[in-house]
Amino acid sequence: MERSDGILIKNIEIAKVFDDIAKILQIKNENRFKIRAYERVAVTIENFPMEVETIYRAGQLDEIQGVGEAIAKKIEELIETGKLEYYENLKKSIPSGVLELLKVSDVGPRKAKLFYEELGIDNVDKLEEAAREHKLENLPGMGKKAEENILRGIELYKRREKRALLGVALPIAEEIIDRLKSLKEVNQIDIAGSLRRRKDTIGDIDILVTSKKPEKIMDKFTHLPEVKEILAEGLTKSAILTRQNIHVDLRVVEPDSFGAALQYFTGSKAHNVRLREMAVKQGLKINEYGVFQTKDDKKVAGREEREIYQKLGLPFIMPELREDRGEFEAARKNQLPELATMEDIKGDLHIHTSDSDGLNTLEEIVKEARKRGYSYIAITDHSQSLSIAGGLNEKRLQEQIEMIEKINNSFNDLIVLKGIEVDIKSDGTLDFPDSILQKLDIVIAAIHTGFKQEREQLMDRLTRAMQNPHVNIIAHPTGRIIGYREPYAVDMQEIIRVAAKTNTALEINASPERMDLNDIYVKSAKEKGVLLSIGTDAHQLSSLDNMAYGISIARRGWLEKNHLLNTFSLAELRKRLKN
DNA sequence: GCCGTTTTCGGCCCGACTGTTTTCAGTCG
Repeated sequence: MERSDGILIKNIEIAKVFDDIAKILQIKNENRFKIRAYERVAVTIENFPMEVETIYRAGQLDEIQGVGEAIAKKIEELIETGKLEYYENLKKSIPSGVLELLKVSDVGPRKAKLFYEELGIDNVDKLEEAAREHKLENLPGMGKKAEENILRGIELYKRREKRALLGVALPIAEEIIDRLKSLKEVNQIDIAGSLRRRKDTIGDIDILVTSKKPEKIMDKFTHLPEVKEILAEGLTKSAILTRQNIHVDLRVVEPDSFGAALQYFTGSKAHNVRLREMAVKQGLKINEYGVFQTKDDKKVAGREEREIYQKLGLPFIMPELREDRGEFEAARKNQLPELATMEDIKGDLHIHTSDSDGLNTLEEIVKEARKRGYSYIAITDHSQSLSIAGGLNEKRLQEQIEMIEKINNSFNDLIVLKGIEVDIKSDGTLDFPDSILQKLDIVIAAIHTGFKQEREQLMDRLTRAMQNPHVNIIAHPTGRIIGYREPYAVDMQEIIRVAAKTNTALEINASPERMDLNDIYVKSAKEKGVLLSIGTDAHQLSSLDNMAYGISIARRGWLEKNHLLNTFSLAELRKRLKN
């Protein structure tokens, strides 16, 4: 049966099948390289910018990295029948609850197998019961300590919070770093991990320090006001849980290895594996202490992160690019992008005022924008049909336009652009006629209702909006709210094609819970020649700060300055906007 | 199971820590 979005099977579902296969094969103690092949292809497919099903229909499965003959056949079977016999058979031998056991820290494939085969444990609850009744400690390879650790692992598993938003984790990390920096014993300090790569969600915060007096650092760290619980305290590594239930690791490393450690702990895992494979081919070995010559184990780099790449003949690769999404190929050809920065941003193109559902007045926003040194901002309140958000009707919009013109006459360091976030209504029409839209400098169109519609209908609404000669930008194009709402069932590659054809920009909505478009689609859009526009969608002054998160997505999507609408001068911006 | 500036066959990233072991397996990042 065809699904509402027209795609029979989504990438994430295919990825899950291969990931499960890898886990089951692990438990069955299969060849570890075979397991890695499945793991790798699962990650690739989960991050793939196009629907794998579309690739399959085009007969180009073999162009996906890590898909060979066997996996291609399995993808075909999944798409054509909705099932995979190989997978179904594997699942019969290992119940899915046993896979769940792997999520408990200190339980890996060998122990999961042991518990299942010896005690029939096939879910986490049974594991907890068995541990409490001390049934685990007498199993081969187990003991009292191991049993205690598993109980602790179950406890952590049960209250594990979802991944934290970048917008939540980054301020906490910066606060902690500021506090630690106040210690004179701290020499170098930096964020590592997915937070340094600026992923839109973060599993835990990793911080690296060099110091001659680690005990001082660790003492301060474990007694920070943010700490709810100390999870581990040692001289090289400590871990805490913050009051927001975010796990923070702090590591102290030698100055001579700081660069190597930073590289290593920044990841991503896929990036590091590729890097190390390349090193081996060049007679080098990379670990978290440095780069070593294989022949005599002589250390040739480690202090500076830049050296690690240098020794492999590569230019420095920015943390945001380290996802094994083509950065090595680009680096070899010296074609890495010169990533956009906050300094390139000339203005914010998506802001709400108290005329609709914002908290601050137009005047307050203008004052704040001037303080930030912006050259322009766009005021884009909601339109009339979004009455719950105080959407503007024609009369109130006209009043706002007049107000903006008055403000623009009162100073000359900032221009306020007259705009609207016009609703794309359920039937696909816009909430204002062209006669009104044409009075505005900038028109953002967005879907706020009917986002559970069928794919075809949603595509029609967005396509028609982009075809309107006055619509400049599509706001939050997929509509996702991280952790709460799935993206609309749209074909983003098709949206990108239409955007290119109609010269419509796509928004990078910088609100931390949206982060929409995401990095993968941003990269696709760039490759198709579509301009992106970072908008904070601010409903209050403090949210103007979210621009930095928008820049994070832009950088993760390989954008340079000239791929972003709001890096242009006002004159250039006006030229780029269709109308 | 995949893949090719060593290879169409023989490789496939690296090290720390822990606990259970008398030399190492399992787990993790």
